[in-house]
Amino acid sequence: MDQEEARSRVLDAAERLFYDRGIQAVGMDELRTAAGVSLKRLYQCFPSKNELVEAYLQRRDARWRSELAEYVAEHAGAPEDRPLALFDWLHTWFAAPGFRGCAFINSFGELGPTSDGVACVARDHKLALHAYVTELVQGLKVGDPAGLAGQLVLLVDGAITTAALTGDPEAARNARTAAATLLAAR
Amino acid sequence: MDQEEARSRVLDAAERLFYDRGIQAVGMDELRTAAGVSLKRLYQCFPSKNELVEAYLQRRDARWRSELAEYVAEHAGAPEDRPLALFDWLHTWFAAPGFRGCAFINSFGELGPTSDGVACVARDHKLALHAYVTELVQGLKVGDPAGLAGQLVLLVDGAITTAALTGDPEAARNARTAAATLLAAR
DNA sequence: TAGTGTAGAGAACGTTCGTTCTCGTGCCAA
DNA sequence: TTGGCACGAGAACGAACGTTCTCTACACTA
Repeated sequence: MDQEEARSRVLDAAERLFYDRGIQAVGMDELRTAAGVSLKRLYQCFPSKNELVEAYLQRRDARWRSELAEYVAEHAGAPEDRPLALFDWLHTWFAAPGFRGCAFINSFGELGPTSDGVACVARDHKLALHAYVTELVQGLKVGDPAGLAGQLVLLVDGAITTAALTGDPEAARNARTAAATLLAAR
Repeated sequence: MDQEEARSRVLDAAERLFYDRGIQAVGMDELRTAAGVSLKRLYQCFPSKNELVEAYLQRRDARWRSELAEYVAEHAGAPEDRPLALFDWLHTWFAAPGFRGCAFINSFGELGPTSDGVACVARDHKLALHAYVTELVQGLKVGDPAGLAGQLVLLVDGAITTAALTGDPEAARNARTAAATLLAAR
């Protein structure tokens, strides 16, 4: 087995297990079994659990945002529909099996005070999301794109945590309605 | 020392330590030292760490909501100011030293998949918040109070997580502005 | 005063976990 | 063929943690 393939198998297993059950609830041994690599190999790819955790979060960040952007690009026709398409995507995500909230908020709650790396990745993820939404809003002629984007991101984060806690995907619909109101009042 | 006082000293220490550093990062031994009670006493009050965690969350829920309600009752004159006062309170909370986000979201991220009790307390906290905001909104004549309250709660949760991740209390101001827009458009 | 129960301090126990070490096996170059 | 090398499997190690046990001191009662 290639080193590169081992690495991606470990990251796949990490993403599945860490996201499902929390980071501290998953041991390196279980991870090794799930990934189907040897412990030696695992530590060759990631010299410590901390580095694996950060790599997991970074890869998830990239994939999450690219999936979101892809959906919005595909499903939104007019520029003014694009921010709302974001909330449609949220709904499909919330309703997907295994949804358990935002990996970054969860990790931050679990390890934020202990690990600067985790706190940093989580913060960067939210900043990148804000930048993306600002981009979406910039097309519409609005006085303060970053401000409006900030408000929309609040709705996004609120919807994610509400859906995670209650298990009800309808939080996305609620957020979409609120977002439409904010956009109409701009 | 009274049993009742031991209990409250343990809960005080638990609230401080669990909230600051996460639940799994704090051991029973450190808790005992911080509370100034013996290990035997600690286990007399709370037969297991799980029960202590749930008691901590329940007490924090009660206090958090009563402090919020007290602030709103004091600082809001007209009924239509009351939902906005909520966001003013958030700002003072975010700016307070030691703010580290929502204890329930954090605990849910850390222990939600493992402990049904924690997941339940977190869910109940959010439901109670929603009920309270619905009450606030009910005074204004609006078609769907629960729906509008749901949207406002999204802003609340979004603001809390954003403030926690970025460390910037301004998220409360942003949320307040958005809330005002939603209220004006009702 | 002798006896009894209770509490505090902390040692001890069993488990889990991150990380490292050992051993046996197969592969490749000289 | 042979010597070394890399790898997989899993044992081993040291630390941390939740929980229980032991020992000592002291208060209270008959």
